[in-house]
Amino acid sequence: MKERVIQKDLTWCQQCLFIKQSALFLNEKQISTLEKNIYQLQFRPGETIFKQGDTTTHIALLNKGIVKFNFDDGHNRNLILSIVSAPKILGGANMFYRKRNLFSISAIDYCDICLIDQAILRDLLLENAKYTLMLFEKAMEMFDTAILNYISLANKNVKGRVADILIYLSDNVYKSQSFRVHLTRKEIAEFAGCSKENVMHTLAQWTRENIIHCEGKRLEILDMERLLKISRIG
Amino acid sequence: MKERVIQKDLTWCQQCLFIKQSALFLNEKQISTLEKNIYQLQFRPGETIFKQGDTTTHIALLNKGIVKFNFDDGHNRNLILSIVSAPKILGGANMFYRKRNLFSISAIDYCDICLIDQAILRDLLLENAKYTLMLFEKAMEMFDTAILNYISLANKNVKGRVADILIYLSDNVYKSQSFRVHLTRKEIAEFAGCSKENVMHTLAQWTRENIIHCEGKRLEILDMERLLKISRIG
DNA sequence: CTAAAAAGATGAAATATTCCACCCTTTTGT
DNA sequence: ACAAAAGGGTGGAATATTTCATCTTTTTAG
Repeated sequence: MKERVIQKDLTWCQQCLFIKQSALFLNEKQISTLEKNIYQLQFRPGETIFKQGDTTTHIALLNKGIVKFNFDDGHNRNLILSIVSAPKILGGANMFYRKRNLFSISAIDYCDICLIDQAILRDLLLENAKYTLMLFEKAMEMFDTAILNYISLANKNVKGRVADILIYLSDNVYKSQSFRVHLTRKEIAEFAGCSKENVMHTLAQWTRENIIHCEGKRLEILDMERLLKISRIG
Repeated sequence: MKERVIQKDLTWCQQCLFIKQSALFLNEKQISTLEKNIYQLQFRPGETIFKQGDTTTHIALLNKGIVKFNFDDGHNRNLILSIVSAPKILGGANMFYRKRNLFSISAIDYCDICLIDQAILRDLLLENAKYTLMLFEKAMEMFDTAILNYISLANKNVKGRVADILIYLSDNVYKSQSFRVHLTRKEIAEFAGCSKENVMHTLAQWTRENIIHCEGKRLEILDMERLLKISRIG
């Protein structure tokens, strides 16, 4: 594990979406408590933010970068549950009651993250029900994405699932039809729940058919209509 | 849709787990508000409790019975996300902010259900942060099950998935190794994310191998060890 | 009660997917 | 700079899964 760079000043935090949103609900003293108990860290691609099986004492706020949620079944097989980009609250499920992490969260791009002590946040939540509801909503947003992922996985064939992933990355992560994928082919396969060869055959076929242009990490969606159709019939 | 039987008395509610748990957090006036705004309904197998796409104004408390969460993709394909038995809070994701239901919830056995108006509950939540946290935890319990389902679906073959479903039904729904399945073979397939024929071949094979005894709706797990092994290597 | 519809069941052909063997290129560690 | 490891890429054999055709039994609706 490479060394983490710890920032001492609060520059990020004053721009941090979480603090800004919190400011709408909390008083000055509460905001000050929050700011005093916030740690700032940077992660490099590949570094683990939360580790599967650990008990976490902090909530993480992803202010910049891209992370993957992945589950390791203990024997060779690895599974990517989700890919999300900033700004997001990570560890929402652990927000209120402490328990072992069901999966790991690791950086796949350079990430700026603020960590808040769970116990401190819990105290603030107990003082302010409106604030709790707001955070609950944020945490629940992830739930919908998870369900839609599940649906894609459960009732589509591999081509439909890979199409869904490309569309998801384009719409939600990179917000462009042309991007440099931070995932390896193996990771795309772990996200799609299929073999790496199947992903490559699929990408190669779509490149031949001019649906995408794909060369190494560089990926461009040329024909979104057809990709959407593949997703629909998949 | 068959007619719902509406109960006028509060007999169930006074035994209702939800009210009992709420009583630990709320004062007499608040409990009284809750009791005044609670509806009691019975559902028969096949009846829809929440419909996909509807905007729901109520939270449902499943006090007795078994329900399925299912998603209809609009064209022939149907998918079961989960099967749960009482006692459970249904519609937890809708608890705090109103939006369209992502999936339907329907009874697969006779169900006793209490409905609480979302707006009333929201007011109570705003008065009591501790109560909100308790309900949040309850709602989040479902999240873990959903993730474990997802993992099973994503990195196991059909036999592993069907084994997981039998183990899940045995451990969490029927709490016995011998039970009358409320799901049709088609529904088991929709839960496992595979074809109905595949489920039947699998069950037939396991019956030949004395892993299970399966005759129509009656199902008995004879060799849990082997089923667990199939789940592991799946 | 009876006909129709749905569910349970099975085998074989068609298709989708993985696994394996191989090669080349890029990245990583020393 | 160099060797080793990881990633990208491809084709074919082996395997898993679905689709289809067919039949029997059970449930449902009139």
